[in-house]
Amino acid sequence: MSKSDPADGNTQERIFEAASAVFEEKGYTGARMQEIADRAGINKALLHYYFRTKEQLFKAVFQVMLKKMFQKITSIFAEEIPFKEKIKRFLDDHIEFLIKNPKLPIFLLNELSQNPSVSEGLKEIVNYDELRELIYSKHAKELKGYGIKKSDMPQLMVTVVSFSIFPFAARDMIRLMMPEIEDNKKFNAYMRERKDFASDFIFSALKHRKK
Amino acid sequence: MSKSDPADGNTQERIFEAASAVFEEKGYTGARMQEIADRAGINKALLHYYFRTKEQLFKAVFQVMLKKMFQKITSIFAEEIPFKEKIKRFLDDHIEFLIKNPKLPIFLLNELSQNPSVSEGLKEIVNYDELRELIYSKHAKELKGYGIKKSDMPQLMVTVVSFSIFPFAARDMIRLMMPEIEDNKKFNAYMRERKDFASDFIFSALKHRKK
DNA sequence: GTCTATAGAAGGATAGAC
DNA sequence: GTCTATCCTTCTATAGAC
Repeated sequence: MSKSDPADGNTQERIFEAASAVFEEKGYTGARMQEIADRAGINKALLHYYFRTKEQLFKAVFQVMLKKMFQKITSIFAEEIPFKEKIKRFLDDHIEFLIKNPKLPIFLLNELSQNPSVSEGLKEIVNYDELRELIYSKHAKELKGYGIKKSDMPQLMVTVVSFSIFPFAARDMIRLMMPEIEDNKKFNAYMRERKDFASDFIFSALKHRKK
Repeated sequence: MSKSDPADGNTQERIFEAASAVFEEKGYTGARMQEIADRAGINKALLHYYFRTKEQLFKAVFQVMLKKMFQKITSIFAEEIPFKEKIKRFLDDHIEFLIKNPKLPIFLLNELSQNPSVSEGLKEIVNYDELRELIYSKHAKELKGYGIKKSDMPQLMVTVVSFSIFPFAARDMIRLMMPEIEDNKKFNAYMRERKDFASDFIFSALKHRKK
């Protein structure tokens, strides 16, 4: 029993967790250091002791969130499995991940658009050039069969990730409009249904679209 | 010449325009009354004279933005043209609209998720139940041919709008990752290319997907 | 490392003159 | 209607005791 209680963790971790929750919920400008301190069960002064400023605390949190979001996306595409398997695995894994982190997409997208200083981290996390080449060269034959040229990759990649990310980013718009999937339980079922819907949709389109 | 100069408009209009720009750029919590006053060429006191509080000014602005965004979406689907034409017209009109208002999607989605008090307006602007029934009954035959049941409508509708909205909502993520479409000129060309890409993608998928 | 107390600045809102 | 001056609250950040 030499370790501290893992249920609450050490102070720095508790601050980090609290900050993650508050920033994700309120955004950078909406977040309050007082609320973070309260949730971490400490006082404001201690926040500044561990992370000198709000900005620094935010950057630390944001980097970790970016990693959480993108490592999942990119790691799958580096595996040695058929293209169709990759898409299916991506949709499955990513949608399950987002069901556990539903507010992450809108938070990341919004802060990226508002907080330019936070952008730097992304290129270190995702090497897009490498990723695109990896996908395109590993599945050159299949993609050519679909009539996908290298210059079409951005259209295809944005389309695929939009299937999982967009409904979460637009969660509240959807909630307000569609009574069928108002509550979270129904929405999660809708998203699980969407795994197959998206996979069928994508591959039917690829096989038969105009070229 | 009894009217005031339309170039700058009256004070209330100038405030409204300035507020729209600042809120759209910074979000509710990030926006500053001082900045709005500066852009409108007046002082803070006058803001409060016309719109009592920041909250009220924001609500007024937000309602108008919601309308701008959704009237375009919904009006097309009420027209008396074939289903395929509707999708094409929607993609064309909406993407052109978003090229002129690129920051609107992330702003609306973020505020809807953060500012619950602002949600009320949406149901008055978009009557989803009516819209879904309209689409489904007007094109029952065609949709049945595609194997789209009434319960599939949410999947289909979210998919269609994601083609236009998502790339704008994720604009900065895309900018940071994809050097091919880093600058706005290239991105706009990419989005115009996307009109046909999306249309082909959607109808190939509908015609051939598993049912 | 952790706390209390408070400095110092910024922001929303109002009073009152013109 | 419009302005200047100012109030009051909130927020980030720090000083200093323990």
